[in-house]
Order: sequence, then C-alpha cells, then structure tokens
Amino acid sequence: MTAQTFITIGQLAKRTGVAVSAIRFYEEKGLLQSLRTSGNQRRFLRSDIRRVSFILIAQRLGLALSEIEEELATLPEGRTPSPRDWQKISRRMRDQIDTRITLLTRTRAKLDGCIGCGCLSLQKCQLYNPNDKMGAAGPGPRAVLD
Amino acid sequence: MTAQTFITIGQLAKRTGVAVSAIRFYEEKGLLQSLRTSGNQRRFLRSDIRRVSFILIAQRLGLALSEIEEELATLPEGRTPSPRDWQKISRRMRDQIDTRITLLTRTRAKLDGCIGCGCLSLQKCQLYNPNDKMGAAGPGPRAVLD
DNA sequence: CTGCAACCTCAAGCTAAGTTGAGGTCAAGC
DNA sequence: GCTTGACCTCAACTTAGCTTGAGGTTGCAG
Repeated sequence: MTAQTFITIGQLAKRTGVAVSAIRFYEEKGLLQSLRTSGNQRRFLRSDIRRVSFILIAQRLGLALSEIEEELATLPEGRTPSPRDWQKISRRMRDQIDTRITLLTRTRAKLDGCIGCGCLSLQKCQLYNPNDKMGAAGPGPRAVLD
Repeated sequence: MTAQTFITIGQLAKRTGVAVSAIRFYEEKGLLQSLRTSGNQRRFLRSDIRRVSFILIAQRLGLALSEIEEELATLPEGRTPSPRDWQKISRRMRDQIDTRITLLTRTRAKLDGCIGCGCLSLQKCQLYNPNDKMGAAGPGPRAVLD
C-alpha cells in the first residue's frame, strides 16, 4: 500500500519534465508501455521514470526516437536499462559521435583547401561529394532522398 | 544568337542534377529568379547553374535553405557569388563547423566520464544539460520547442 | 497541322517529433 | 451529488525540403 508501484501519466510527466502529450506519443511509438485502469487511464511503473530519462539523454546525444527504440529493444525482455546496459549503449553512442567528428574534421579540411580556390564547380569541387553526406547528423526530412 | 544566354528549367535541372520540381521550389523560396516567355515558361540565366551549384555545396555543409538565402542576400545586387564572395562565405561556414566540432568533442568527453558511472539520473547526469543543445546541428522539427 | 515532350499551376503527401484543440469521461473532495 | 481537474481519443497543425499527381498549355519536329 505504501510502496505504490504505479504512477499516473501526469506524475510521470512531472518527474521527467516531459509534456503529457509527449509521453503518449512515446507510448504510441513503442518506447513506453502502460497498463490501463478499469476507467481506461494509463498507469506506468515507477521504473519508467528512468526509462524516460534514458530517452531524453539519448536525444541530447542526437539519436532519433527510432534509434532509441532500437537500443531499448536490444535489452532482454524490454527491460529498462540498468547501469550495465547503459554502459554498453553509451559505448556505441561514443562511436557514433566519433564518426561524426571525423567527418566534420575532414569537411573542414576540404573547406580550407577551397577557401583559396573559390572554384564553385560541381565537377571540380572537393566539397561536393554526394558520397560522404557531411556530419549533418540530423536525419531530418531529407531522409526522403535516400 | 550563338551565345544563348537563357536556358529552360529542364536544362538547368540536367546541368545541376537537381530535379525540376526542386528548382521551382528554390525559386518559390526566393533562392532563384527567372524571366517568363510569352507562353509563361521560365527562362534562367546560364549563371544560375553556378548559383544552384552554390546552393548544393552549401547544403552539403549543413546550411538550411533559409541560411543559404541569407548568404546569397548579402551579395550586392543579388549577384551570383564570385570566387571572392565565395571565400567570404566559406570562411563564415568554417566557423560554424568549428563550433559544431567543439560541441561534439565536449559531449564526447562527458560521455566518457559517464560510461564509468552509468547513473542515468537527470539530476546528476552531466550529459543531460538542456543548455548546450548538442551539436545536433539540424534545425529540424524540434525548432518548435524553442 | 498534328502529336508529343516539356512546360505550367495548384494541392496534397512524405518524415520527425511533437503540440493544440475539440469533445467527452473519470476520480476525488466537499 | 456535483463540480473540478486530470485523464481519454482523435484529428489537424507545425517546420524543412522536397516529390507526386491531376489537369491543362507550349513549343518544336515532322
């Protein structure tokens, strides 16, 4: 009775600083799950606070919700990430950041070479290289192009 | 007669590898301008090939169309960028890339510190810091949040 | 002068990550 | 027992950068 295991959507929202509408949205996307009361209201587990925290942190790192969902799916039983899981996941994220830094650094080098030349030709310009798509990171709307 | 100064939208598309619909879109956004024939068809200047190239290159560098428009607007008389203009612009872009690399590097350092701890707490976690929004770069849909 | 490709203008759709609003229900205090 | 606030669903809107489609013209070659 005292150790209430379930919390309402409003409480989850307050504890994580996320809007209620966003939590519903996450659930719809499969990042969260909930039980329903007889009156059709959602009840979350206390541990979902941690789960939402994970989502927020991963977002700051630049992961899209779909990618975060994949990470969460790698956990057995759809478990909320433990410190140990978090370490594995964060190592993967570190690698992604590394890749992005490398790409940006390479681009900067090209740009430096370009500042001197000012060619602006799609044939000659080193910068215009469709193959390395720039560390623009954000999947964004241009994902349509792929 | 031989030095045909005007080209059709289809020719511009072919020369730049951009879809016809995209060119119309750029014009609508004010990145390009065109004349019309008596039959209401667009005619572009040859120099617009270069202008479109500039747009493509700037996009690779991660600039949004609105930012590219601003850059183009800094040119006197709405001129197509000359090598000299390009140098000024690319220096500004270099600075932006620098900023992004710095941010990413800082984040990576925090993440390294975090891998050992696995705290996952919004209160304690260094990574969860709403103030530096990560080098996620893409203005994206989350602009709504600001 | 006819046929076809290339052009024209809208309008609607796509993705991401949500928000906002309308219209209705639930739960708890007084 | 009724009012109020928290909750429910569903649909539509937001930004970016385009594409796709419908339905209609233009322009050039034969």
